[in-house]
Amino acid sequence: MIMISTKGRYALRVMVDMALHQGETGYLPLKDIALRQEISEKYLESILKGLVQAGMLAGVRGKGGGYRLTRKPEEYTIGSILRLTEGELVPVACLESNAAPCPRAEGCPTLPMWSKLNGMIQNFFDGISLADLMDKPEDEQ
Amino acid sequence: MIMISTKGRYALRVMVDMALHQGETGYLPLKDIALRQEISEKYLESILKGLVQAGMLAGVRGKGGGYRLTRKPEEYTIGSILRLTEGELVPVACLESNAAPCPRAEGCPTLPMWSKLNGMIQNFFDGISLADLMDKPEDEQ
DNA sequence: CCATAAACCCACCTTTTCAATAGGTTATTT
DNA sequence: AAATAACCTATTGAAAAGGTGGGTTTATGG
Repeated sequence: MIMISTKGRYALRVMVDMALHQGETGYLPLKDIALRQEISEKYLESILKGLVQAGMLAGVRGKGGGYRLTRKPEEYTIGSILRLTEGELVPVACLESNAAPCPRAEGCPTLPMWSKLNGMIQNFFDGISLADLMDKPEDEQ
Repeated sequence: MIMISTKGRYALRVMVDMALHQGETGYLPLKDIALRQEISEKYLESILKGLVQAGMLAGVRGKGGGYRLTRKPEEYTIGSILRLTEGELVPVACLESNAAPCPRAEGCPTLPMWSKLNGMIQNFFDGISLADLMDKPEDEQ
């Protein structure tokens, strides 16, 4: 069982990277980020695309262009980033919002467990901000 | 993101089913379970195979045969069942026991978060027993 | 002792998702 | 005009999910 794919993991790493390096220059070219994070430029491009479309990043073309965060790091939750790249962060198909209503739902012995786990996961990811990941990892989190 | 596949969900439902129906007869034929749980016999067979090989179920062939739990429901954790059908219950590839050591691990801004989530997931699944899922779901859990 | 019931075993298949690559177009700056 | 860099669309290869088919072995009951 692996729940978070490379796409989501890369997205988080890249967002942290951008948060740490912004301010140095106005916009951060994809090329630089890809180099630092050792992700292929093409793959990274496909990841950033979704983040731009959702308004989490701003992209500017041409010389001197690149990408930039549109908010302060404290204002991004990990959940909001992961939901863009991974889709809904639910542990089982039955809990997806577009799921066909399950005829077994009432009386299903496992559903309450899945719901509880789902709550834990949502709280976990929505309780962490990008800023929380920027601190050097000597201490907890 | 869906972390638990049908295989794992079916395995749990079937284990609960068997726990609830054992005692009535000595062994429960796969056919009956498949019928009650509306799972194809063939697919169910492939799920039970692993559980038998791991010693969680005993199978007896021939007329009057079928499957039976080898322990009391309180003695199965949900984690132990899911690990058989789903593999390791880790949220990211980096945490798998056979993962190549990541050169970025030290200093990775996201790793502590993944580790914490992993701990939560293990505790969650290992803290619930099959018996816990047998109670009718009016009340909590 | 034979028909039946049942688990067991092995191979295959289809669809979807993951992870990425390729190649081109548009906008901006110097 | 040249260089830079985002943007866009399509394709691909590998793996996993979800399942099916057909046959073999073992036990029981008539």
